[in-house]
Amino acid sequence: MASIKDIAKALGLSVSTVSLALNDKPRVSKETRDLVKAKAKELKYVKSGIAADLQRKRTNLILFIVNDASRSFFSTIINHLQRATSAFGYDFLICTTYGNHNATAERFIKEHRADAIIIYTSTVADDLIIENAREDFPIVVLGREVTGDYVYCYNYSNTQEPLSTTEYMISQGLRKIAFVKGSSASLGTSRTFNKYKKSLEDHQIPLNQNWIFDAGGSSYRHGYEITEKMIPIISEIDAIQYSTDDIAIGGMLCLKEHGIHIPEDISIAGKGNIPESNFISPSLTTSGATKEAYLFYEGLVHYLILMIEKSDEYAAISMQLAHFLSHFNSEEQLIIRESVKKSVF
Amino acid sequence: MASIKDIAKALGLSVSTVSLALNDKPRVSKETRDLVKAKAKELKYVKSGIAADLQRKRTNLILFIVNDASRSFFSTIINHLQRATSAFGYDFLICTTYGNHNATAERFIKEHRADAIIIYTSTVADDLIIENAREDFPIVVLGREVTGDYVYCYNYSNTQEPLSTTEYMISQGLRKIAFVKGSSASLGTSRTFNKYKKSLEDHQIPLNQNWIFDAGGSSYRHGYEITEKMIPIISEIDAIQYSTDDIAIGGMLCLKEHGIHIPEDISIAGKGNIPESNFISPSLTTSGATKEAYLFYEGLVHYLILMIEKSDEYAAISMQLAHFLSHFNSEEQLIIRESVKKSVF
DNA sequence: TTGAAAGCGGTACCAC
DNA sequence: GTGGTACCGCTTTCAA
Repeated sequence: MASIKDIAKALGLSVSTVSLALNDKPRVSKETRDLVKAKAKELKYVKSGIAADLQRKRTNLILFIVNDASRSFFSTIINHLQRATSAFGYDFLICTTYGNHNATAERFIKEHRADAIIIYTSTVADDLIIENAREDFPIVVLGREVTGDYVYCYNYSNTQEPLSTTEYMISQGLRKIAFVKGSSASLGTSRTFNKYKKSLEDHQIPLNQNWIFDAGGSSYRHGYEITEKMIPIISEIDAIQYSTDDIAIGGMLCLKEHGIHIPEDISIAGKGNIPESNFISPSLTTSGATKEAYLFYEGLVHYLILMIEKSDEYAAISMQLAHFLSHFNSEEQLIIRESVKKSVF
Repeated sequence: MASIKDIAKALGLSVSTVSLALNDKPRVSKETRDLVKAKAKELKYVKSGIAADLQRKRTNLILFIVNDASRSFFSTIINHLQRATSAFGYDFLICTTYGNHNATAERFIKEHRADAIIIYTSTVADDLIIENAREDFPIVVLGREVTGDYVYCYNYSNTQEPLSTTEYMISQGLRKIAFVKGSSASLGTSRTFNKYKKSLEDHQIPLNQNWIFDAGGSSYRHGYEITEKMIPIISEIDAIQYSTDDIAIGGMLCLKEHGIHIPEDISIAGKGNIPESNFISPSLTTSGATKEAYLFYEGLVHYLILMIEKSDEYAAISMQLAHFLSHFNSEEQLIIRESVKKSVF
């Protein structure tokens, strides 16, 4: 493999000149620059990004770790993050831990193979995060609570939701409402669960522990499987509040396969308003963000990059950014569709 | 940041000993190893993966470049690739080019920031691929045709499909069948299109150019948007053959929103058998692979790694592997569901 | 405008 | 079993 040394040697130049020329630094004359580039092409030179990284002590990379990149929920976030990182000239890569494959995630965290890491999965252990976060290696954790130096944890709350899906179901005369938790470690699940409990409480409906289920995960499959287990008690209940749309959709498929009609036999509500919730039939009553969440992700990436680069701007606006991020609120909206039986009154 | 030099100095050892100890090489005594590790922890030492990469001239990384990781089609492939790379002790990362963000993909290709690259998108230019593939930097291209040294291009053909979805629709008495192309650069689209044309031909049905549409992409949205444009001519036709399930599902939503009933008013067929095709209502008639495609992806990763490592095994079995890969055939099966109107005869 | 040289933080060879 | 040291390929300061 040809290196800048080879180019330098072939041209009787020094490596520094070659380096400067290749990087279009103004200090080399146009002639030598052209000469160098021609030789580089001739020798099939390829730059070693790694060597450059080592010297510059910067990878230019922000890594996003997630369990399953195919979930619509994450694909939106990925788009936002990518747009933002790319706007700042940084690289953006995704690391998936689906199926317990966390070796890569671990190695990238342990060996500082990125400038910053954003984690949105519970599959990466708290310890690993806390022990590896540094001033020059900030780790952002979303969707769960992790406390440590240089770990930045944001879980913007959805306090502005006017009416929860559970409340809506109650308003439609449904009272025996089961709850299905997704990944139990996730904050999203516990939030929806809290709202569920609060809605019951507000309407003096006692909580029935036998109607609380745990899907153990957030994919269609998890929803399908837990719902299968619920079949024996389906006739006892009026409705199911799933903690996310994904598991709700899996659950609906299961119910359909068992000849149970939605919403005639049972009402279903989800949470998140993922695109699929509108595609399926019956379409899913759910709730979701209205305010553009991209503002949050843009701010987050901006904050990280200012931090990494220790820029002057950082000192100036980091406080505001930090405040913006921790107080970010996504207004949520109830989205009434077909999966909840409408009251006849 | 503490480095091995700092540990060596603090302990009065040499860097080589420290390095060996940290990597659990047998040549250091257990005592010094423990000593070194304790000191490492004390100094909050973190290994620089990049420095190690530079010296070892290997990144241990296989990068998968795709436009949109959220498409079910790719998520299956991603799972297969990840399982395989992880089994070989390699890291696996995903680079997304969605929304024309190909800076990262370019940099990783140009600067050899991985040991091998697998590309399944048309958003990366042929030239870039051809110019950068090397013996020690193989590039695999899927889903399209690129020829060059050290670029390995596989597009396993689905020759064994017994009956195309288009043919099935014809068999149900439908004759006025429109076709919607997805990403027009993709081989998948052109294959489905060829089958569509052949099926019409076989049944002496003339091809109507006004019924051929191009969605310009492969997402739900693309399917939705092109179908919206087709609304004025919907009454002229019996059926729509979409080139992929994704756009078919987007199209179905659009039709539903316009009060057009499936399959009463129009029949729909897709291609690919993605999980969602079974969830939606009416469920989508499509065709998909039956033979386990993971065999292909496992073989592919194995091949790449043998190549990268220039192992002896490589010489021995590379021919067979290459043959296996280029002759891999995924048997396809017609999956009849609800979206095509059944013949009353 | 160009060159010399000092590293970045490891690995691995060779000597002891 | 441990130490000395030459790199890996690039960036960057300093000197010419």
